[in-house]
Amino acid sequence: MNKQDISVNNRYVVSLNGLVYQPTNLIAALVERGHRATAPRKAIVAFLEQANEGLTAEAINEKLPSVGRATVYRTIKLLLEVGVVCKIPMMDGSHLYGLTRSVCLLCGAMVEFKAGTLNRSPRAADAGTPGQPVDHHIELTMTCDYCRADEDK
Amino acid sequence: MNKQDISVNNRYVVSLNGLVYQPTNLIAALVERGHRATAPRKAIVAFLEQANEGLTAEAINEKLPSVGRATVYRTIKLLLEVGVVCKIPMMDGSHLYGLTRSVCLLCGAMVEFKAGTLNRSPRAADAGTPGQPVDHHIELTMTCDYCRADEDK
DNA sequence: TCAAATGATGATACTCCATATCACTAGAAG
DNA sequence: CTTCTAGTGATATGGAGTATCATCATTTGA
Ligand SMILES: [Mn+2]
Ligand SMILES: [Mn+2]
Ligand SMILES: [Zn+2]
Ligand SMILES: [Zn+2]
Repeated sequence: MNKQDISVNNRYVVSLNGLVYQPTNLIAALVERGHRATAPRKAIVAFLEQANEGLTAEAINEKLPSVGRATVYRTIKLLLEVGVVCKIPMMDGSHLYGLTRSVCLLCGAMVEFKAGTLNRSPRAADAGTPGQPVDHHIELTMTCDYCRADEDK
Repeated sequence: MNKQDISVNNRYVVSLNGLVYQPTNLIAALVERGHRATAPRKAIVAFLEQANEGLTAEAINEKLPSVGRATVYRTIKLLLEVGVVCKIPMMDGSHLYGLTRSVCLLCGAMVEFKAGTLNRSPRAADAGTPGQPVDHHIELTMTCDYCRADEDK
């Protein structure tokens, strides 16, 4: 099977092959990699899942008084490493985090990003240029980590 | 005249209409807006012009011992406001700065970015997604500030 | 030409985000 | 249970960027 393109407009990710969206269990993804399903992690994941836009680490921390600051940052880093969360660097220097529900592109692709997460990236690209941005369009060609590994064999 | 697209691959910006690259005098751009052409500003601009990639503020500061830290940040901010420098937020949280030599898209477009500046933006977009990025393509549609203002009339 | 006015500079202090430390807690395994 | 260790949270620390302010430089125009 060939690699497939993912088109990203300024609102939502659009699949090119119409395959069904297949959400990922974030906590399960952690456990599968040998991490523990702790209460703070569940709280952070739950908060990210109910959000409909990217969140700053500080916003997460403030909304979860029972979870320590350090744990918020640690958990975000962990979720980034596992790949179930996206980091969006904003032009003002702040960073937003949001869910990444991904299924491989080689084995039946659909990659879906919550509104307000990856779609901020093109906005950042616009802001990095002179003049007034009118429109933008980004295409990413990707594989999942597993299939990329297969490809290397 | 219609708006025109600017295609950005992962190396260089490609103009779609073949118009000639028209560099901008950065210091002149400052003076035209009522700022002064001081020695520290000339030094920073000269350093940015001879660089062939994006630079961090700290790198600029360290390479210019005669220029104070605060002035480096102030000058960068000023160059950003004037629009002759691009800010590229990197995935690791650092920021790179590089020249933006721009000519309007409506009145005869060519926008050229130094290698290593805007072309980092698609890389950041890649890094913000799960899995392995294979390729990317970004198109920006823009106008200059002046023509955008005309459009609003 | 010279003096007043204002813009710009640089040392320093400070703020804010993120990380490192470390004693302690709680989940996993037997 | 008991043991073992990953994980937690309070705190200290680090680093990037900003605010302050006394001093300096450039402009203006008398
Ligand atoms: Mn908290
Ligand atoms: Mn310096
Ligand atoms: Zn796959
Ligand atoms: Zn124009």
